[in-house]
Amino acid sequence: MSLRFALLALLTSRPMTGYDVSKHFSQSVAHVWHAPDSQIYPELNRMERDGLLESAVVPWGKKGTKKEYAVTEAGVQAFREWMDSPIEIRRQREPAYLKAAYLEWAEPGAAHAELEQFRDYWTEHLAMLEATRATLVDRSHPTLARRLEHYDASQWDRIVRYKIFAYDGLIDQARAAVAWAERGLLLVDELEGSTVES
Amino acid sequence: MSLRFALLALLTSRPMTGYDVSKHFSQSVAHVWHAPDSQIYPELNRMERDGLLESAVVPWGKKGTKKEYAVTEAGVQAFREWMDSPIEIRRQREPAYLKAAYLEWAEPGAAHAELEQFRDYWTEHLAMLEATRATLVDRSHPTLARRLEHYDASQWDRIVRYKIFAYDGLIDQARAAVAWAERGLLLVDELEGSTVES
DNA sequence: ACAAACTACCTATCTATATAGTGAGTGGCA
DNA sequence: TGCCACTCACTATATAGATAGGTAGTTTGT
Repeated sequence: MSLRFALLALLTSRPMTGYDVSKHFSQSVAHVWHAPDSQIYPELNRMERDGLLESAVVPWGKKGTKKEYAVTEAGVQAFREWMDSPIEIRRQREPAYLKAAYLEWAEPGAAHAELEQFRDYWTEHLAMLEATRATLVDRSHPTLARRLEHYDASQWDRIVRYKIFAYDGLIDQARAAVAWAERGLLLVDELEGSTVES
Repeated sequence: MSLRFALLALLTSRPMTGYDVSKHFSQSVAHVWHAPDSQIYPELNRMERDGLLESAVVPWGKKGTKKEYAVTEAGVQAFREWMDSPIEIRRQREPAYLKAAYLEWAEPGAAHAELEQFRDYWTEHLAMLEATRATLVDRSHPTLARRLEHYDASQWDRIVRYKIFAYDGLIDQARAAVAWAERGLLLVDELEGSTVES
């Protein structure tokens, strides 16, 4: 059910078309909640049906039209209620850690390659998170900038610091993942090193 | 698809009935891959159908019977292949971080309560992971003990160290989560503290 | 004038996961 | 003898999510 609230969160910054949502999503909310557009469009429809959003048909070019969604008062209300409700705890479900626990079954070369791939993914992801964090700190992040327009300047610091706090958590996790993978590579080298040579 | 491999991983330690699997699962593999029994039973059936497991009907009491599953050669093969294939990367999907990013929408009291709940969950989870890690270190973990029986003593250290490595990763993540929640509580106090008093 | 790339908005299908409930047999103990 | 907790093995239903494809209009570059 969090997708619905991720979309509400994004749409509180400004009204958007489904296409805008799916584009902006990947640069902001998707860092905490990923979703493909095939999930976004139907969910926007359902949210409109449920009264959380209202849409306006906007002309686009000569013949084309597009549908712009805006959060309704009921939508704001639902978002606030969700914000005040207890966090759902996610069950652990991590293929990488599952594999790590049974690495004695892997070919030494494969184990090494997998840990490298994992480390590289998280290194890249970490760089992206840090870059995004920087755009929050200097307030150049486009969605954030639009969001702040609705608020009094006295509130800006508060809003920005919560966003940075969220990214700090993600960055910590990414750093932990990279460090773990690196320790894993050393471990594989130590335990399988001689096997590789033989 | 990882559930299938989590089950194979568990069943390589010894043959088990579906009930055994669902019990032992929660004390070992579930730390890296959670699944309820309503997913386990049907998956065991499908795995038997696909030739990864074979079952023997074992008498139980006077009239009762139970079905014991053992990994087949094809099952071992499939597990090895999975171990040597690239890790699937999980998309970020964390309600806690999603909420954290929009904490300006929450009631100060609610924000505080949610972070406390999150911290407490992870503190408890961390304690459980550390306790489990200790049973791996001293090799008293029942599933591990059964698993080691299939191997030459020269292999034991290697097998145990991979398991510990996996738990170390989980422990790092749990510690990062606790530390992050604690920083969040300080942040909420700082930013909303005056609002609470007024 | 035409192609390519982009905007816009989906649909279809399959599998995974969550949540809840069912029902029969067993072993112990009061 | 009756009850209860536990063992065993599911089923049923609904939603979430992954993956792939489709169609029509628009803008931009050559």
